[in-house]
Amino acid sequence: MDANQMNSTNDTVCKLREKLAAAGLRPTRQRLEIGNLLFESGDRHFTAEMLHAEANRLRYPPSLATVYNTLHLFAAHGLLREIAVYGAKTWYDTKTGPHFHFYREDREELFDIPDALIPILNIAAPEGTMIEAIDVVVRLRSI
Amino acid sequence: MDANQMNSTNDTVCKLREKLAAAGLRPTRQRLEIGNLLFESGDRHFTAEMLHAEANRLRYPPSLATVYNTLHLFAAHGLLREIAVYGAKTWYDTKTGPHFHFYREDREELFDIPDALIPILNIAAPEGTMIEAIDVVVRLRSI
DNA sequence: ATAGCTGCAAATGCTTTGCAAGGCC
DNA sequence: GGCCTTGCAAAGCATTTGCAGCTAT
Repeated sequence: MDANQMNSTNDTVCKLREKLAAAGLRPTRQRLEIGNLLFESGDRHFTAEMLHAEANRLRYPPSLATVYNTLHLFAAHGLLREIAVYGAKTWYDTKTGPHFHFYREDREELFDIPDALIPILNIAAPEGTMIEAIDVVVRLRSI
Repeated sequence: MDANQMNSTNDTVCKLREKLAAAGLRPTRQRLEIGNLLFESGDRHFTAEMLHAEANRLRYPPSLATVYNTLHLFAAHGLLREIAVYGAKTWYDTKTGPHFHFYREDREELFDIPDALIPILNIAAPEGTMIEAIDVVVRLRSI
């Protein structure tokens, strides 16, 4: 294990390497570092800017272009999910399965709606189309 | 009726003037023209760019800045609804009540989901917050 | 060896803003 | 008259891209 992986367990790194391999992605230093940040703890919700800020604390931080690149790649290969919210920024979620989100506008926080609260959305796609995804964002404000 | 209102009925213009007045907005030439474009036919879904292109066919087209300005104003006063979709552009809808949307990615088209297809979303807001709005976008792709 | 990655900086695309001139009450 | 609006052009911000040099297989 080299210096770049000092703060992750061997186990975590191995799983991540498998994850990348399964997706057909080369295990570059930058992807491993970003992957470690993203997947070492539970579900995370973040923007490119937030991830880049976090990555800048690493010894050899990946560039902003690489952060965007990696996020797109991870999303395209099912390791992450993109979420459209009001405002300019794109959000990402490490939980990829179907679920909905709360967005707290005053704090700019995005978080999952617990499964228990989710009714089944049973919507039929129009002729000639199929449903790619269902995006539900419940916007909240403080009382 | 002056030259700026040639292609709208007197009736339509009067209603629009009332609408603006009710919202506390001055009935400027640009707002009346934009309002006519938006409300003369049924429900419409559009982006700022689309509206600006359409407005450019008028004799004295409002500037792009005014188009954005007016859209924000109308949205803030409940005459329009903003919709967040993937991609950089903000969409607007002349139907302001609660309803959901289909977004056809390959054609970049946004349209309403018929009310009949909509199940009730009965989601409780977390402590200390209230629900501002529920945004549902079902993304479609061609088969 | 070679196809794929990365970093930098410049470019892009949508949206916002500063400010001077014009319009509505 | 005085405040609100508009138009223009410049700025802003998140994101993308071109390209030369590096890296994984």
